[in-house]
Amino acid sequence: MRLGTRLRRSFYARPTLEVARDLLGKILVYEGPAGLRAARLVEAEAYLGGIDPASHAFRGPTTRTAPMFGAPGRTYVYFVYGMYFCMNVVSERAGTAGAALLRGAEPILGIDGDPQSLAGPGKLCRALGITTAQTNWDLLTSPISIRAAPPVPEEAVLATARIGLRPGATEHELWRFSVRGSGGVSRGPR
DNA sequence: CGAATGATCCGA
DNA sequence: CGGATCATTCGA
Repeated sequence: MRLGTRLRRSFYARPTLEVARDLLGKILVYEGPAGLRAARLVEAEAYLGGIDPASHAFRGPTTRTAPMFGAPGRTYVYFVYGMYFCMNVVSERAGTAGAALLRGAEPILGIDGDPQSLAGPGKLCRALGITTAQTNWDLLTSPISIRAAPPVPEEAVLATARIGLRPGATEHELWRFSVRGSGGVSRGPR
C-alpha cells in the first residue's frame, strides 16, 4: 500500500475554513508504538480563533491552547470529558489562532474493526492512539503526518454552518465539512 | 483553593 | 436525555 507525500507547509498556512474543507479526502498517518496506522479524513470542523466563542482560542492563549496560536502545520491535541482526546491541525499564520478539528475518517491501514470506530473526534484519536503526548507535533517532520490524496469533488462536500452566535459577528462561526455518503462521519451539530 | 465546565460518547 | 470522569480555567 502506498501513501501519498506529506502535505507542505503552504497547505496549512491558509484560512482555517479552506484548510478544514481541503482536509477531506486526505490521509492521516501515525507511525507510532502500535505500528503504522492510516485513515482517510471524511469530516473536519473549522475553529476560528478570534471570532468564534466556541473556539478554545477565543479568550486568548493559555498553556493548553498555545499551539493554536503557533506555527501552522502542527497538531493541537486536548483532553475532554475526562475520557477523550481530540486532534486539531493548526492553520493560519503564526500569531493568528485557527485550527481544524479532525472529526471523522475511514480506515485504511492498521485499524481493526468497523468504520464506526473512526466516526467522531474522540473515537478517531482512540483508534489511532493519539493523546496529548502528541500535541504540538509538526506534521511535516513527526511520526504524525497528513498526506496528499485525490481531492473530494465540490458536489460531494456537505458543509454545515452556524452563524451569528456572537452579536455583530460577520463570519460564519461553525463550519463542519464532511464527505457525502461516506462512513466514519459523526452525528450532526447540536 | 474550590467550583464549574467541556470542540464526546454511550446506553436507556 | 443523563452519566462517566478529570484537566483546565476562572474567580475569590
